Amino acid sequence: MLHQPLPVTFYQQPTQDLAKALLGCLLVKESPEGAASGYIVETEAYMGAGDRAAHSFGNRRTKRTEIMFASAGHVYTFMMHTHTLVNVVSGPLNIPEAILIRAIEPCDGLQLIASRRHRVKQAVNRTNGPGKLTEALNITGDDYGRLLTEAPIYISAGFVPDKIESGPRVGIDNTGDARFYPLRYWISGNPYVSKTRKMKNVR
DNA sequence: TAACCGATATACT
DNA sequence: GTATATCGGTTAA
Repeated sequence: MLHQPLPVTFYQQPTQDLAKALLGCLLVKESPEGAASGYIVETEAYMGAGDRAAHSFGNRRTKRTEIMFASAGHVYTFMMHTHTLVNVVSGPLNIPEAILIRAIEPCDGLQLIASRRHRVKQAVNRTNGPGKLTEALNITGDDYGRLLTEAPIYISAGFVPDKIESGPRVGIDNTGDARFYPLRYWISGNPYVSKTRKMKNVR
């Protein structure tokens, strides 16, 4: 394997700590065409049953959210319009918490990433959003429920960020006070961090 | 920066 | 059958 996956114990820490610990780590996806990877530079925590913005609010358990109730270290993918988004399942068994990976900085497989996202001219715009990085790394619904400790999709140690910032999450307007929780984390100054789409999200 | 729209799985009635 | 969503790209100003 190109990189050494982190052990499952890495995921067994409080969700907000894990969200910060994931920053700087390397997300790797192997595919028939080759491996592609990128450093995680932005994450968002979703705090399960008590979080209005989480799919698992109120312990809502459906076929889609089922994997959030699994133990930490599983992959939760779901479709949003034409895009796939990817989360890392966090929290102990039956505690449906998760961390959305919002942006990465490309590392391996630059050619693959470029060809998968060839319509986008600027390199920085190829992986600076949750739906973009999944297309760049070829993460799909097939990855739903997989473990992040083994191929073809896993996370390895990367670098330690200089500085981490936090703020309100993105894209969750009609969910009551949950939208103000500072559960979004990013590496300060990194050019691949996604821009907030609307000023009202910043408040 | 704002507005608009694409094009789809999933949940709910 | 209908509503809605952890979004992205394009257009226009």
